[in-house]
Amino acid sequence: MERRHRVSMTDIAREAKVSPATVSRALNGHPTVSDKVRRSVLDAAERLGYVRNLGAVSLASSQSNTVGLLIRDAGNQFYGGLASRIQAETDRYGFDLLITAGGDTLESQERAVRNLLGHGVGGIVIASGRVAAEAAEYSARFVPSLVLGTGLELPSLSSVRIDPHMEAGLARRVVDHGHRSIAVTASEDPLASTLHARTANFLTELVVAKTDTYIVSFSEQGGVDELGRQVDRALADGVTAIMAGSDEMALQILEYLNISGLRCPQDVSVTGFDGIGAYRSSLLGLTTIEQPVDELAHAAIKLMSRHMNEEHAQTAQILVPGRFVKGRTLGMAQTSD
Amino acid sequence: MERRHRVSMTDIAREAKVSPATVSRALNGHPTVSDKVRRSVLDAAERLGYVRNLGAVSLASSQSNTVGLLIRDAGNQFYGGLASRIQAETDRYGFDLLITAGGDTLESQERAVRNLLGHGVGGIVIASGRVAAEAAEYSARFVPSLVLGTGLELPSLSSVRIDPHMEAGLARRVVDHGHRSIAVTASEDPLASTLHARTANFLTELVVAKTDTYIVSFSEQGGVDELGRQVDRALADGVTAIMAGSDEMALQILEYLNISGLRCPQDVSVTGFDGIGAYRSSLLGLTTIEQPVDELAHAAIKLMSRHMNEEHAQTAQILVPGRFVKGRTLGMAQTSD
DNA sequence: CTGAAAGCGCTTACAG
DNA sequence: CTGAAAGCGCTTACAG
Repeated sequence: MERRHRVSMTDIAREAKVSPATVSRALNGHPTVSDKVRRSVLDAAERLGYVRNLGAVSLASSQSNTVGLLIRDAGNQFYGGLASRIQAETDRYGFDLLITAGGDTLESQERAVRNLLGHGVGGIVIASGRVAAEAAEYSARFVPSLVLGTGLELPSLSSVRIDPHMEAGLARRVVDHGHRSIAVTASEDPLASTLHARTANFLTELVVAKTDTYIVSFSEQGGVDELGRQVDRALADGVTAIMAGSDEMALQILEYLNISGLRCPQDVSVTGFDGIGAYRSSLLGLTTIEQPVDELAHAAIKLMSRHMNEEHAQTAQILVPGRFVKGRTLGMAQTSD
Repeated sequence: MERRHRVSMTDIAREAKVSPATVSRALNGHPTVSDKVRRSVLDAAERLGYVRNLGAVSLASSQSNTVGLLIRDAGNQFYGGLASRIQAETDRYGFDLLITAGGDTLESQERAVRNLLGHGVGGIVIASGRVAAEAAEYSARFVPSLVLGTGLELPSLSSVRIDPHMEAGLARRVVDHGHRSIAVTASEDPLASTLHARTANFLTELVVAKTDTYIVSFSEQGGVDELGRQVDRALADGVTAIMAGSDEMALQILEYLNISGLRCPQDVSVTGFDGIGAYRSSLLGLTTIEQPVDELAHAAIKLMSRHMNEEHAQTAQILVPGRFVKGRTLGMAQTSD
């Protein structure tokens, strides 16, 4: 248990009676090393409890086998789940993965990118609903970078996300249930690019369908009271369905309705987005879209692998379909007229 | 957007017309640098888009300002939330944070530790319900290490977790509701040390209270069918309450009861554990214990800071109280006799 | 207050 | 197949 002098390649070289260069080659599986030597080097490394200094490796080789993942908040089910799947994919590809949380401001995001870069990552995946475009572009100045699961549109960067047709399709379903006055949530945070894109996609479809639209704006600070006021006002104006930008928001709305004695979907329909974890529970019965987390992670790392290996890989915008989750919170509009 | 030659301290030195040594000192806020020189160095660094190579830093200084966090799975609300709070705390302390996911096997966990170590972290926080003690001890051989939010007991390592009295207290409440035949979930995964400890704590209290106890064993693979069989058997044997090791398990049980037409708590009571995120929703109404995520993260980083700064800081076992969440899934036992 | 030099742990042409 | 040597980007006594 006592903390020893960190063992280096030199120690192994001494132990195995070869040169440091040979140790390096043996450890890296270089083919020109004789089996006998390789064996004894590996033995010595094991015996001494050797841990490779990755910083020194990337310093000396000026290339890196590790990819960095920038997420805003692992506490968010969607991004947490994404991180978890990304880890599985990088494992498959033999990459090391370093994760860091980006925070909510441009400054803290650039700090996070610098942190990753400073640890010598060879590529960065940015998975955060609230990225400043500047942070992504900053990252791209140094290593192949890719934006994942986000509404952010940057023609110069590769991106992987759910097909926006899913959002349009959800809106169409709401319309098809007879709703003609529909509220959409909107975030007040200017950095919440994913939510903004979602809101815009919902609205576009609703406007095309010639329905009345209504905005319920969400502020992080507002709390339940502010949310309640907004919902009340919307209902008073005749809204019969609310499309939330995320399951989390949808759940907050459902809780408020419940407290107020309003029934869902009889009095008002509610839809969510993400369809992950507990929000998927049949007990909640939320009508929502399930994000294709596995496919998103898979496509992202596949693409990243290409970017890291080919000098001038084409940037690509990949769209992955999601899945509609029926639930019980979307019902037919009551024809009160 | 084009990827340039990575700028180094030498480049800054040339630009600012000073020596690399001075650049280093200026960047590190060394007091012996004249204001004028410092200014021009900082300017040059900014202008050139300098990113410090942290690997080289820790290589040269053989000390590190970054702490590593090993979590099993960011997709798990509890650990995801913990990661998110840990980030906030390390930010406060001025540490950099590197996160990596450990996986489920001893081998992948040691790999994760080596990855962190290889990137030169100065300390490691292990937050995973399924740690092999060996992985934690391996980590402790190299840097100050600390186990967080876990049932794992290692006298040689510092640890921070929820006070086990919370588990006992929950069991006592169930008993106080008149239940005399109570099932407890148990995981079949030998590495699930947190769940095992929880199960043991529940059982101890139940046995002390002289109730009949019953085990519902949970396997990752079993699926709903297997779970249903187990629950049915327990109920047939007269069980009137089920204490789940986590909210996630509790929710699965509730879903099964719902499908089977059984009411909770009228037919059977169910309790959870963790009380995080969507599981806390009043719509679910789960009776559970809320883990003190903020306090856990705070205590962990405070302790880690001490371990990293003082040569021989005392190892400590810190217990943080949680909070009982009343919910609606725990009711009085029906006196059918 | 500043610089020249050695060294941290590695890799990689270059010889042999 | 193996070794000696230079160098990656930094820090830090040691001189001045």
